[in-house]
Amino acid sequence: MKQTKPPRGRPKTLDRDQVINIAMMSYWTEGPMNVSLNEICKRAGVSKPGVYREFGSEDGLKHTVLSAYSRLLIEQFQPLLNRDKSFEETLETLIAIALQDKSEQELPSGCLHVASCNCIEQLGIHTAEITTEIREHILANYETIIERAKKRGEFKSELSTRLAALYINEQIGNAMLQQKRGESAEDIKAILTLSLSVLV
Amino acid sequence: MKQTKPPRGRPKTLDRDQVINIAMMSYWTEGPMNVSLNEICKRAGVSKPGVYREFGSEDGLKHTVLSAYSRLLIEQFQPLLNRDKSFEETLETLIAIALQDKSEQELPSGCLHVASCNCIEQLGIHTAEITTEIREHILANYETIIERAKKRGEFKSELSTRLAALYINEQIGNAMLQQKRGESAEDIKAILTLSLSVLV
DNA sequence: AAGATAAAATACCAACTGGTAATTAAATGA
DNA sequence: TCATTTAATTACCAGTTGGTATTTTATCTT
Repeated sequence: MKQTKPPRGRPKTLDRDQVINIAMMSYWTEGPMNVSLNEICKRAGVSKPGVYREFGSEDGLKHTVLSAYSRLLIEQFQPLLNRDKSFEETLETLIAIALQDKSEQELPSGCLHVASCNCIEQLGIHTAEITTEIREHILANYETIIERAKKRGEFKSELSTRLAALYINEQIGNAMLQQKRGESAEDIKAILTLSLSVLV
Repeated sequence: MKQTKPPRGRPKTLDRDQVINIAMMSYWTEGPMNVSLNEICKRAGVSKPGVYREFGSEDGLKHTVLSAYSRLLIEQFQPLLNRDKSFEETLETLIAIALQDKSEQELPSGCLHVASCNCIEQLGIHTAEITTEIREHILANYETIIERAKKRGEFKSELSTRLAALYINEQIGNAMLQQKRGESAEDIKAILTLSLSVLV
């Protein structure tokens, strides 16, 4: 049952996940438009036709990478959707997640998704599509949190749910850009906290 | 007195200001890292050696363009430094300037300086240097406005002047990025107004 | 052993990049 | 007139880009 009969031709040696990981780290660190496919092949020790066989095109690779990255992002949202916490606590958790020091986890600073949003016009069609999908997914998470807070009476503002979600998304996204620019962690925290304080 | 004797060699036909303008519009519209020097030469109807003679290098051209753009930016600050207006009025003027529809003036959306800040690591040394200079210049303008408000007792917050200036800069910068992304003008205005409301 | 199948590896493609060498053209001063 | 000075023009450079055609290699099926 677990034994799958070996496929017909020459067995593949290309490690798909490793290519995805190296590409993800490269795009994350240097930006999705600042690393060539040639460079990724070199870094992964893989031939270009191999990548094309596996992912179809550069656009296909970026799509796959962003899709994998999205799973990482979504994991981060789990603690936010905990129904026991107050809106204020949820915002604090969100700030903590946004500000966590990535270098301690051997991860690049900033956010690959935010970077993609900011160059979406230059991305291939598949990459651009998944980028907007991820954005809407994140916004939907924020909307859930805000709706819950409204039902509990913790959200005083007359702000529409959608606009409040957009607001949070912009502030978090801007903090990500600041991190990628290498700005001071204290400043980033102060600015993000101040901007979100308007919601409580 | 006005007649300056013609210089020695073959008279130049390259229109420096026209090249600067075409380059500025190109970088502004497509981003300072997304237009090649070859493309600018083509658009300006100018030969590449001509550009090199005039600006030294691509970095030199970008430096000159950003310097010219800075003058445009600084003009915008004039109404803000009007000493008669209250802090709240000044912020309103700032918002109005940030949100003005550039297409009505035949200008690209967004802000070339903000775009440069977001890819400063990829810029040449001269371009990067003037970008940080312009940033500090803008921050100094914000600091002046905030200091004036503090002296008048219009600025209640315990925020340090520097941090408040950074906050305004981030919010305005983010509005510029939103404009370049083509987001809805109403949303941009609502988000910017909400974020700056925390200061008054 | 002899296809058949599929992946690997190499070499290649045209288009483009920032930057220049070499030549030609247009003005000056002597 | 003729050398000097400076700019315009053309053609070129090596390096890189995304993408492929071609060939070789490794496996399975018959």
